[in-house]
Amino acid sequence: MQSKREKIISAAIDLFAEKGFGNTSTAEIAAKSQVAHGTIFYHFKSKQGILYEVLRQILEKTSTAYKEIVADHLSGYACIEELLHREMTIVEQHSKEVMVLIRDMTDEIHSPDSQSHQLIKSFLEFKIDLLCDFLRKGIADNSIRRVPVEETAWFLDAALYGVMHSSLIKQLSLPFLYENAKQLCLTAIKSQTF
Amino acid sequence: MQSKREKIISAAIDLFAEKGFGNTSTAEIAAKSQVAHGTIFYHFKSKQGILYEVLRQILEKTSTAYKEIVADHLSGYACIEELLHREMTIVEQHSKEVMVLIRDMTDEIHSPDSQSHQLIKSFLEFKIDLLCDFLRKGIADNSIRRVPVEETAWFLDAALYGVMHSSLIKQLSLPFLYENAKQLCLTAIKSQTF
Amino acid sequence: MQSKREKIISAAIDLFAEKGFGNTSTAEIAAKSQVAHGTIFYHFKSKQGILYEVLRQILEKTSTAYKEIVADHLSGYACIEELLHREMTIVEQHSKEVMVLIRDMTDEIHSPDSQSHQLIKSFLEFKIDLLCDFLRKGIADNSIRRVPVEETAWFLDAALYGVMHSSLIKQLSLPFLYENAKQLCLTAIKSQTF
Amino acid sequence: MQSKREKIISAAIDLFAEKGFGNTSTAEIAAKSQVAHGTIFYHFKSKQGILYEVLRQILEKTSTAYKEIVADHLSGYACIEELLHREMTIVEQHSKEVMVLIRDMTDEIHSPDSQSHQLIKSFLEFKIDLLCDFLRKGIADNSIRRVPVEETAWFLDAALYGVMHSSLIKQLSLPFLYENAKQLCLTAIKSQTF
DNA sequence: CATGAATGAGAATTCATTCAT
DNA sequence: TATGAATGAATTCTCATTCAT
Repeated sequence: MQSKREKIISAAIDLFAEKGFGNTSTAEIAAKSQVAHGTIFYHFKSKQGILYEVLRQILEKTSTAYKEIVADHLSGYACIEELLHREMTIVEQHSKEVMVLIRDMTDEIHSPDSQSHQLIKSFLEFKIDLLCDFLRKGIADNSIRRVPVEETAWFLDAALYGVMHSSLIKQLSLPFLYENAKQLCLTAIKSQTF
Repeated sequence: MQSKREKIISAAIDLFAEKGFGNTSTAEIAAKSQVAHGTIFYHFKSKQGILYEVLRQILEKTSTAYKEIVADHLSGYACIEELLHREMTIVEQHSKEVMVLIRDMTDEIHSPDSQSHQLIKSFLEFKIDLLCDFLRKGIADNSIRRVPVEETAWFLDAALYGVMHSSLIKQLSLPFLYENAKQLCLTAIKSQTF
Repeated sequence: MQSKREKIISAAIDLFAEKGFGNTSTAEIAAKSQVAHGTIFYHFKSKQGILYEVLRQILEKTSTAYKEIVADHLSGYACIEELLHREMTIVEQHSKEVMVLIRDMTDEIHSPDSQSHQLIKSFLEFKIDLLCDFLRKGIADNSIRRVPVEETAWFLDAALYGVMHSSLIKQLSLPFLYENAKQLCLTAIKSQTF
Repeated sequence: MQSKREKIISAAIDLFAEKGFGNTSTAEIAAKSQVAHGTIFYHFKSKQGILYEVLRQILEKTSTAYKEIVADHLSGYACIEELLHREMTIVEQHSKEVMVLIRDMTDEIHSPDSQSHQLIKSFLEFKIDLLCDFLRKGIADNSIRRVPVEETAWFLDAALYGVMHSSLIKQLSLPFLYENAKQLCLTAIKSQTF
């Protein structure tokens, strides 16, 4: 049985994903999770606090998935491939949470005093660092072209963010878009002589 | 001299770009544009109406820029290159309007009864069609690899949306990111034998 | 005809005097002044803002009354007598506003970031300064005993605050208490040889 | 070791004195006294019940101190002097409790159905009666001027309430103000021929 | 004795929109 | 064409109190 706290989070994920954080009221969350309105504020100190928890959970899952990539026996290229694959898996398994992230990241990033700001910033730094590592590894082992490392890391993140956005927001089938996007990204960085 | 209507639009662009549509009040727009609060509703039938006008203007400018591409003497690849170049130019010249588009498109797309919904949908269809045309042209003239056309069109749109998002939202220098992104996208689709 | 703003202030004075600031809701003020709830926040930026305006008005009236004392032809003792007389007049004519001041000064003084804090502090300094001046004048012209000036100024303020408190809070007739209090205060400072 | 009940009272005294009854929540009291929130309502039937207990304790201590004045060998004037002295001692030793009394008496007195209403009213009657007795005694033994007894009793209570208020609220040193206030009060009532 | 999750009735405040002038 | 006072529904959040354990 789900605790009331968990029911609140579930309801919030559904509503935030569907309507966006700003267009969802705490009263709606309470109604959907079948708890009294006040109960929300017993478990979370504010509406933002719920969003924080949702983002924290999905970013943690994603971080963990990325960290499990064992780079040792893989080429840099294969590492990137694996990372993109894991990203897609997360998006498929947690599409609603990812939707929330994509819809509301923008506002959160923009207010540096928001609770979630640091959370997202840290995750992003971690991901960019990881991509840079993999790119450098690939350049060293000749599986990746001599691309400008940092700019390309940003591109990979951004391009796939864009694809997720398209897929989730415009309700296009994700695997449809993502698989091709992955191939194009990989093509863009693959070493010719490899 | 700017008319009051134009002053309202200017102020709205600034505020929507900075804080997002949902976090901007009509009272703030009135204050910033130095008109009375009521005046806004004389010129626009609702707050959404202002957003509609902002989006309409920027999307029209963009459409026009795309339509001016004279494909006749160019390879498909060069057409794509030109389109990406024009996109970057628009973003640089109208960064605030683009910011508004990026921040608030998501919500607008999601409510099919919103005024702006059809506007954005039409633009997107036009852009995707154009990209498809260019891609097919490129495949025909052997300047572009045999990529799946529609998926790749979506990818190009999405990837560059992502890059713009990164640049504008995370306040990274756009040319820094965009130029590299353009090259990577072009590399991804370029014919090998060309 | 009273403007809505004035009706709000009138209602607020009645309610704050009767139940205290903290025990009065803005909804009650709206109901009593027969305006929509939102109207309050059109005219005042917050509930505290109403209190500020009420206090500002009564403190201004009191300051003005004090400033009109023409000390030139009066002994120091007579100046004090006149000040106490004017204080009583204000309290009689504006008993509700004074009640508000007395009930809620405590909280306002205690939060230095409250709007009213500075207002009250300034008034108090002005009053204490004036009392000190009159006391010194009286000591110089031998109409007042050689009392410690500052302490006595504080005492006069505090004692009459206490009397007003008793009268207003405990609903005892003010003239009944005040006239005697004035005489006792004057006796306490009067020069014996005068 | 303090019982939980006592810890709650201690915490409440601190918080009520610092922020006032109305601005203190039961949750804060629970946190400060390190008991569970619910425990408060095991020991007290309501939030008002805590205030009642705080007031009861300080008023009982004060009553006791007053009752210990052995009037037999003292002049009426000396009795008043002794009472004022004992009052000051209480205020010095229990400044927080007195602060609570001063901050919150007003509200309690005003709601006749509040638990504390009768408590305070009784104490006040007792104190006024005692002052009247002493004043009459002093008039009889010629140590006190022929002042109107009841009005003067009210004045003595009110004046010293005012001084305590000044001292505690405005954070002026109490002995500084009180000693002078006592002398002025005594001067005001002292018989000239004594 | 003691707990702490849960409640729901309000609280202050915001805000797009209307309308008489 | 423009104004700004007025509105009232909606929103987030607080908090004393209850109750099952």
